[in-house]
Amino acid sequence: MKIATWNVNSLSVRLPQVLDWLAANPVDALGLQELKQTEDKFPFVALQAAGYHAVAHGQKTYNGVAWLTRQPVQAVVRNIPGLVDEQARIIAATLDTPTGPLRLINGYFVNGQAPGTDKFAYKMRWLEALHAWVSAELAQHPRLLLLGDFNIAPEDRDSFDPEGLRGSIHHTPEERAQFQALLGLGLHDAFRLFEQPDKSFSWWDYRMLGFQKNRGLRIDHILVSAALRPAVAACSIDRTPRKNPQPSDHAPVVLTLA
DNA sequence: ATGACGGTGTGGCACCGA
Repeated sequence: MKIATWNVNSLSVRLPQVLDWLAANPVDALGLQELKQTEDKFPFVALQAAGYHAVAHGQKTYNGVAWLTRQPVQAVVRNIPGLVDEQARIIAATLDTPTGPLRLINGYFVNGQAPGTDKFAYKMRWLEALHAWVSAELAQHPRLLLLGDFNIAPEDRDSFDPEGLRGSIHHTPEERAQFQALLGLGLHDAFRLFEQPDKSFSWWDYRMLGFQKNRGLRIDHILVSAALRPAVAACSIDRTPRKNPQPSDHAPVVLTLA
């Protein structure tokens, strides 16, 4: 079983690349972020023709998340229950598998702009609400994945310039503490369960030849619960779509479960 | 310190992303 996450930076623009990628990488579930479209624009028909069911939580211009799955999902939740949030950043669903149900939580975490701003305060509130909710979800669904664009580089090795960017957005101690708090719930960063190349990143700035120079960040993550950890067989970042013409600035991250 | 690149909206650019 394969499960992936990809921030596509506008599904309207990236749909052909998503379809191409799925044809080459027929994963069982793909969590998308930054749809930048409302649900009425969502390409349900094209995805169905490609063999995928879809559930989406859309928003005009900004944000928006979706699950694409080979089999239909149940118990869909949009956004964090109890959190008043204008922005479409969470979609959760349950996928039945031969080895039992999987609770799949897909998030487009808040960017946060810079420490000290209102957006950073929103990011912290959002992360605290997420932590409380995921804790409750884990109690109900021990086989759980939390994946998506976290907008957090958890450690220095997840940044192309950890010294120069120390304390700046995606690198602050506050964000990293929230990431550790999620691990404290018993979740594991699937990518780090394996030996990985140095300077492994999932996002590169469009500007200044960021990808060509591998000036990137690892901010897209797949966390797995303790119950799933023994089943994790592989986790990798697929840089190939970033080489396409008109790419997303993010690359997919792919998890293999035995 | 700033802008660089790309997407969106209803624009003549601004805003946002990371």
